[in-house]
Amino acid sequence: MSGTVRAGAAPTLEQVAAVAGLSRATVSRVINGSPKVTAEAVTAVNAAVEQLGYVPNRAARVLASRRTQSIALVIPEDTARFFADPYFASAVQGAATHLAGTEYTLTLLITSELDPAKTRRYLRGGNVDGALILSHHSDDRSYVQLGDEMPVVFGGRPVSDDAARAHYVDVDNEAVARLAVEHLRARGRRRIATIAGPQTMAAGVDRRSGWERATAEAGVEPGPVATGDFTPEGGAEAMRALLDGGEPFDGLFAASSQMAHGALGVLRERGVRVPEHVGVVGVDDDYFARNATPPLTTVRQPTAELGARMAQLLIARIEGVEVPRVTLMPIELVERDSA
Amino acid sequence: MSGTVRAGAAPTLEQVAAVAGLSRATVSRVINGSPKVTAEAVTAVNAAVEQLGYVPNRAARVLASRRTQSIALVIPEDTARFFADPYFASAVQGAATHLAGTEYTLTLLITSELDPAKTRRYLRGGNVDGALILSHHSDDRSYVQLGDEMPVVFGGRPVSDDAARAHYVDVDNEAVARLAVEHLRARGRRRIATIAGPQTMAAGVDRRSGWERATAEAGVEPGPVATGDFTPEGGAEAMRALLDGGEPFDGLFAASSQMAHGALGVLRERGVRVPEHVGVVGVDDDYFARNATPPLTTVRQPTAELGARMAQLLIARIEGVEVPRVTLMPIELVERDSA
DNA sequence: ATGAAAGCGCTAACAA
DNA sequence: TTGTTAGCGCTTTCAT
Repeated sequence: MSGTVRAGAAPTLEQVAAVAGLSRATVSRVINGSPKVTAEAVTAVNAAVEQLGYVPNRAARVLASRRTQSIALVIPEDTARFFADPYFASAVQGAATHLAGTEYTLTLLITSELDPAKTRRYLRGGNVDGALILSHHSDDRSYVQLGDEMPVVFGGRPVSDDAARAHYVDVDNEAVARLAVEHLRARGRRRIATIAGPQTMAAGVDRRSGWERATAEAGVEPGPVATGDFTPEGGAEAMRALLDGGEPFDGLFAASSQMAHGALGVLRERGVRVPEHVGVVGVDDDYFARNATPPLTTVRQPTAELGARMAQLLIARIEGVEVPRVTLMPIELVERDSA
Repeated sequence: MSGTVRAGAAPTLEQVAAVAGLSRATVSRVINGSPKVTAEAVTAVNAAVEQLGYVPNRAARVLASRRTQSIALVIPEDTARFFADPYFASAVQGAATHLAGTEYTLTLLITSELDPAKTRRYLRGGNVDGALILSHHSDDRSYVQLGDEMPVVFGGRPVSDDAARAHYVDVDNEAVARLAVEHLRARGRRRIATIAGPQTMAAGVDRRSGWERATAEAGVEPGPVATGDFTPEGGAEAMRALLDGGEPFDGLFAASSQMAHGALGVLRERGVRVPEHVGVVGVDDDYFARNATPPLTTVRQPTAELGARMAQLLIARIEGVEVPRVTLMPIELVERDSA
């Protein structure tokens, strides 16, 4: 069956039309699954396509139809940390996998701090039908605004003050904290400290306020607070600050399992036993949670599903379907040995 | 300065030309940085571009120039494992970061096992100028062949038998094993076992053969062999097999730090002390190595740089520059406490 | 249901 | 150096 395809010369619609004995218009209709074609036409076109090894030229299609069939995944500059974080890796994975089952293509866009306009220029240049934004930072304002020009879906609630009109997928981060605090409370902890996440991110802010509210409601004392950056190292440092601060506590809510992991290391060094002396609950059921010593009791959020849902919602919006502005994914407590 | 830009109507080259008082051709030249334009023309065009907020339409450009300015990053189906592996995450990061500094765009392509032809169709459909292949599996033959049609650069030596013509970036994996074995030898180990990687991947095969050769050359006895799949769980299982096999050994070369991490857990459970009873050396200086107990002595390979180099070489090839078919990155031993 | 024809926005000869 | 003129390969009215 080779020899019919001339190497180097991609067959065009026109050639398919010639072989099928039809016009380009009809061939185009068949290829795009239009209902207004006869069965014979479909058969003839498919045969010709097969014979020639025809593949539509995407650029031509985009140019003519004004739809790009591709969506951007915008990720923060600090890619090293980004990919090291199982939350993001998993969300990307979910989105990519979902998209693999569609006609859409994923373009990875790293926001460049050297040329911050570059990303927006690309986005606004009609290169993509929509964008998925996975945000680390608090400077998501320009992306929220981007949402006025094209469909955009955020992973994690954006924090800029005009975020009230943004579409996003997230979990209820206050509920996450509450689940953790209630578990510690049920285990008899009376004074619950927290290692909070960056207060420039919704997850950081909401988990902290959730902890505050939940301790108040449960009638337990809020213990000391330290803030980390969601990394193991940041968690370790925060743990030292907590210990050195001298305020007592018998429970700890760490806003990420990475931070919990780092914190557990410090606790071990200092001879504080977990869960005997301090009960620890983290967030995210990832590698860090499973392989902590002791294995971490944690609040699980479905990160891959969250990524997939982002993609699904974005496509719906691109195709003109109305979707809820806010989508919250379910959470659950995974009990292990740390609390 | 707003009001000059009509929302929804992307300005075209033609409009820029009108405002600048020049032809489309000249405007095109200015925009593409042609040297054959007067300074006045450049000034006029830039002003018009600024005023209109003009952004070139990529599809039109691709269609007319037959260059897509985008490259594909092909990653294996099993994205969950892929992104969980710091090696891949880091290589992707390196490539993406390098590309962010160029005019090229990265399109993420998940190979679908439901429709394996889909990926090739996309690749061959003139959608990208070249491809970066990060391979898990041994079935890289079709991608090696793809290299006959467009520039392709592999991350990690491909293993299919026609791989001899493929361009790739890797480390010398035999040397990796040798470095590990020599270190163990220098530390007085006399019988060195190995947890090998999958024998369907070059890294698995070469690190195993390197271990064989190095033990022979060093005059130490090769200890027992077990094979894992590069994951912590696989490493743990292999470790059990090694221990249960009953053959003695006082040194262990694990072909990845993930496997070493899992193995160390089993050793601890079984009361085998590291490094007192067994010295352990792994590969990859990642989170798993740094946070193992005890911290892992390991052979470092520069994964992010490897990814960046892949991108750099691919672009060179796309632009017609000859580059070496094989690029080997440097390795080094990072000494910690496990050996 | 099908075809003819007119672009989509840009680049690239070729002339001037 | 600049402009003119053809397309790039496809979709999409509008007729038929």
